[in-house]
Amino acid sequence: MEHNYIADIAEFEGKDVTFHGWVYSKRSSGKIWFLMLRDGTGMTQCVVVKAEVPEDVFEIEPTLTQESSVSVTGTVRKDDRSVGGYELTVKDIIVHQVAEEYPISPKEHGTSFLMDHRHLWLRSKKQHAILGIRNQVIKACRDFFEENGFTLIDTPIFTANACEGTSNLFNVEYFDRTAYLTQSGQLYGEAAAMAFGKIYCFGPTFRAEKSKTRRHLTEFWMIEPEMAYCDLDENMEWAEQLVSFILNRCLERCKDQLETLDRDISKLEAVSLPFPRITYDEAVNILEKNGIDFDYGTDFGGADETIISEQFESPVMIHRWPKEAKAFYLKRDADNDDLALGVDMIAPEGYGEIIGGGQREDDLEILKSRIKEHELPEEEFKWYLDLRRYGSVPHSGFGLGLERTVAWITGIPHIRETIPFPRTLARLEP
RNA sequence: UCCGGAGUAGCUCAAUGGUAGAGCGGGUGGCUGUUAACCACUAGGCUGGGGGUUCGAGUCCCUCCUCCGGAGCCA
Repeated sequence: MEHNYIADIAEFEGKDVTFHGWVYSKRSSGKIWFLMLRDGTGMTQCVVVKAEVPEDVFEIEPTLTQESSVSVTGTVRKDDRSVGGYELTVKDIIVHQVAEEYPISPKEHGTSFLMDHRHLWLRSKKQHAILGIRNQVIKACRDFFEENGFTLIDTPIFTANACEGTSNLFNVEYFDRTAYLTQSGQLYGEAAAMAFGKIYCFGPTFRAEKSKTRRHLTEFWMIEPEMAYCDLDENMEWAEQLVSFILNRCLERCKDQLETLDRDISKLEAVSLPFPRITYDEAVNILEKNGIDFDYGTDFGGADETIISEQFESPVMIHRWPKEAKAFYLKRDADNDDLALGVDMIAPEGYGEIIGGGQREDDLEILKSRIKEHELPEEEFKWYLDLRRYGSVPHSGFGLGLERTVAWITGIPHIRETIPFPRTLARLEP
């Protein structure tokens, strides 16, 4: 089968071409009808004129339904009346299948209905644009790490231990014992960093949190770099470089998609390096200045993050957190043992936390006592503690939430549209 | 788990306690430049389930279910 794509339509001006696709919509007007053809790479209008095609081709119109699969042959012509500037004067149409009545009409639908039809909703313009941007964000991450000497290390999905407590874990039967679905590749990433220096992992992670908000999924993807001989400040540099790289890539390569989504690009273009860095204490001050009665020592809520992010045009990094608010494996600040060397990056415009990370505790005895304090089973962290026995070094890393990053760049309010098939508290299908 | 909101035609929504309606989508017909086309006609309903109040319930009360938004937790 010959393959030509609508995305390349300009190359075919004046020539005959066949596009294989689906009927997005059609309009009929007696002696002429129009077919909007979608082929996955783009859309173009096909014009069928009664006087210019065989009778049987013209007569196809009433039999076609939305999303019927067709191959359309015709001559590509420049025409300002057509969306995209080009259109196809039809010579022949081959119908592969006449679609049954398509549930998604061009008019409005509720999200619940659309999510029930997610397998079809993917064909819609906006969803197509969002997932196209997701693809570019992933590619940007891989390119960034590749260009900077990082090695991709795949970490396991089945794990025996929890890195941040067991309450949020999905457990699965694993022969005669229980395994958990990973909630982070970090601990394995630390092991790999000691082997390769700079690594990253990229994969799905699972959290059994009963969260019902626009920022949560039970299955989401994380990009987690881990660097040996790296302190908190360098860690923050890597984080801002990565996010800046991703953003610029999207601004360069996803103009069409951002336009389809009506994204206000000026807000994205306003982002500049270096990103602001504030301590946890400074963030609390911002909240208090804005009249929030904040409970010192706790993590920020969604509304708090929005207020903090509104103070800046670029993503803001909050570092040096009260130790109670952060995980056991974070190193403490040498100047204040009550502070953990963690960092969160908050996206602008209220999109919330997109990065969490920090410098890891590299001392064996301190780490052992932390595991004890947190009442975690030391036996399961035996291999992790080995990393502090055999050539321990200062090291840091972070996790970038892919879906939240895509939500911010696309300007989509709900994270569930940034992944092809979202898994939430109430949704396991389709 | 808690707090709010919503379940009516395929979809999005109307309907003082008094005959269940519109737009879109579907069907039929018309139209040679339409862009969510337009015009005419047409089919389509166990008002989420169960119980109650009432002469009479989509509407009021109780209960269950489902979904949406938020909180907590987090990326």
